[in-house]
Amino acid sequence: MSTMQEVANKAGVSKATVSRVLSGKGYVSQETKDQVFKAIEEAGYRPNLLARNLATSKSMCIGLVVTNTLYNGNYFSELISQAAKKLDANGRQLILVDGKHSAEEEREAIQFLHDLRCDGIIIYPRFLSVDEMDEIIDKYKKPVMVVNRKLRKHQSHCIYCDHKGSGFQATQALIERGHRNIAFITGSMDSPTAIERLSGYKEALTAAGLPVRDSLIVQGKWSASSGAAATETLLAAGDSFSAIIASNDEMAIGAMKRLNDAGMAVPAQVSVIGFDNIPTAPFLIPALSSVRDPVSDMISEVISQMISMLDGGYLSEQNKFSSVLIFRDSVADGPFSVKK
Amino acid sequence: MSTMQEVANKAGVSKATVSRVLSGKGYVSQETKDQVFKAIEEAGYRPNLLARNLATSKSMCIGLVVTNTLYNGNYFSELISQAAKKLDANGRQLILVDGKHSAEEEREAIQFLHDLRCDGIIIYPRFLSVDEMDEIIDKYKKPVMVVNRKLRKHQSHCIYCDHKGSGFQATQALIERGHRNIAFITGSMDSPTAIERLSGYKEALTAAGLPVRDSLIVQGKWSASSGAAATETLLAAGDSFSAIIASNDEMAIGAMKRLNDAGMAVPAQVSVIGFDNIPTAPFLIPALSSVRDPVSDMISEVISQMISMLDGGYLSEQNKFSSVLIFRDSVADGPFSVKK
DNA sequence: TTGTACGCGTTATCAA
DNA sequence: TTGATAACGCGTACAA
Repeated sequence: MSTMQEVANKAGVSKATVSRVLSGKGYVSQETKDQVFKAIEEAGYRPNLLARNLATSKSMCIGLVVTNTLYNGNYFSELISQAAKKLDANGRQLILVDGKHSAEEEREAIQFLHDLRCDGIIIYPRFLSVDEMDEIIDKYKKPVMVVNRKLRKHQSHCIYCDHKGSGFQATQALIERGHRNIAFITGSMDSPTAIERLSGYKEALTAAGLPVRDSLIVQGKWSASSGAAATETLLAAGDSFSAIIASNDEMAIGAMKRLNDAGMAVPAQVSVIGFDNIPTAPFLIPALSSVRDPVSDMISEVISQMISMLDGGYLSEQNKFSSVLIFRDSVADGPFSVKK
Repeated sequence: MSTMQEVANKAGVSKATVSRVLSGKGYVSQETKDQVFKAIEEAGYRPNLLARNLATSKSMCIGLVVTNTLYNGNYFSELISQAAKKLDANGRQLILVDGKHSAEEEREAIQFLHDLRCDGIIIYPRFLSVDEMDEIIDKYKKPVMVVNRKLRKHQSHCIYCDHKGSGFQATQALIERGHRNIAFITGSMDSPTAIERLSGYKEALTAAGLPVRDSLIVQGKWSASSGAAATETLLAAGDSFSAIIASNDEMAIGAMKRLNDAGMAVPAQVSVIGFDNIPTAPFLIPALSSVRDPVSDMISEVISQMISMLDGGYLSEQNKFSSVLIFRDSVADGPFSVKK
């Protein structure tokens, strides 16, 4: 763990000169440059980033807060993968901090990133309210941006997806195809995303002059098995339906499984639409339609804007992303089935 | 961004006293304690972790290097989720750094973590050789541990899984059930895990006096679609087989899909075994057997040992984890199929 | 029980 | 072109 001072001694110069050589700023003769590089090599010197960051109040790190309830499967890995790739291309590092499972812990995670003097903080919130996030943005001097929420005050500090519109779109597509009795399996209702998708569903029904029937709305917990259980509840209730919209693909998969077990033909008798469009699902079940959530686009955009801010640029106002409904009911190669 | 000095002024004490109050070390009268807390509150003071870490040469952070080729799906999210949870329980933070796609970049990632003065570094290597990792462990003063590789020299600094044994086990199980022609779909052969699983397969065949036939070994790329393509190749080659072992579940899923499309009955005509035991797969396809890879156990153990080292403990020598074959061929509720 | 003074390893501002 | 030297914000022996 040699220090800059040791390198300076070895090279017979002052540490100021070593610093100049390393940073490339200021004039240094080629001769001493060579000596310094040689000394660095010999000493196996490595700059201490803590000291550097302290002195410069920069860190080349961006912090990302994600609640660990999201730490499951493709959605999360796509998020992280995209974030790391994008930041790396800009020579910065990603620091991932767990927002755990409460607003208080999300606050702490943000605070930690701030205390570490990250250059910027990105929040994928789960429990914090939009109003509090607006306050947080005011509170911190360093740039803070929010993914997957529309803020009230700092509209240019957030990137969001129109989940309500997605719910509307999916429902409308089914109505246009002649469905009149459409069930909805929602995810946990403490998730704003779940609330918005459900409200889009209700609005589309109302807009089409169809009734919103509570007996056709069941709650799941985002997992495949909970989707199956929710479908069980729907079947047990006895109300007929010709389509199910599930608030994510996992639950949609569970729903299709349960329908299949109950002898219901998909999509001939029942259409199913999920959300997120995870890759393996349509491979297995070509009949599963899905609304693609633009996670990777959003995270990519939020990082671009963060970098632009840090480099002295300004923020875009174009922050609303839309989902794309991928309708697969009519695909040619048919659903997956395994012969016994 | 008030500093400790400002708090000290406001409270009418020295910054040493403020430091004592914050750390809880040393004697401070209740009276001044109250004053200090009040001043901290008023100033909205937050300690600068860079300065603290620099002064103490501790960071309460553990770095994790993972190559982004792993950033896909369940395996990765389980890894991160487990790591974050475990570290958090110990009051430490996880710093995730991308090892990208070469040995050089893996080296840089480790170097970066070191330069940041992380308390410890965990590597889930993809390109670095075990010999180089042994050197790396010698090179750094701070604890470095390796997941998913058996090191030669520093055996107590690694946690690994017996992938060769897993491959052997899966193959043997099929042989015991009467299979004689077993195909193998391997993942990318630049992955040691892939190499080991394949070699276990070969060894089991040999041990049972069965020939290793190259025409029954096909290479995929870990994805479901590549598994389907590999199966296509097997079918086209025309050699008969009654079982397929795929080096991960995704490829196994692809294989089953392709078999199904080709009108082959699973498991009646062909048995399929995958690796990793991802949750959604058996839910969809009860007939898919899988060898559970103990990722979460391994990462959990490596963090336990890291923490134990940091807290002055010593390392365990019991570092080999075994996989568990979950054989589902005979399950009662049958494979997934969707009626048209 | 409290304060002084120095060190941690850099960067940055002056002079020289 | 180079070298002192003062920050950066905190921890901590050592004194008081």
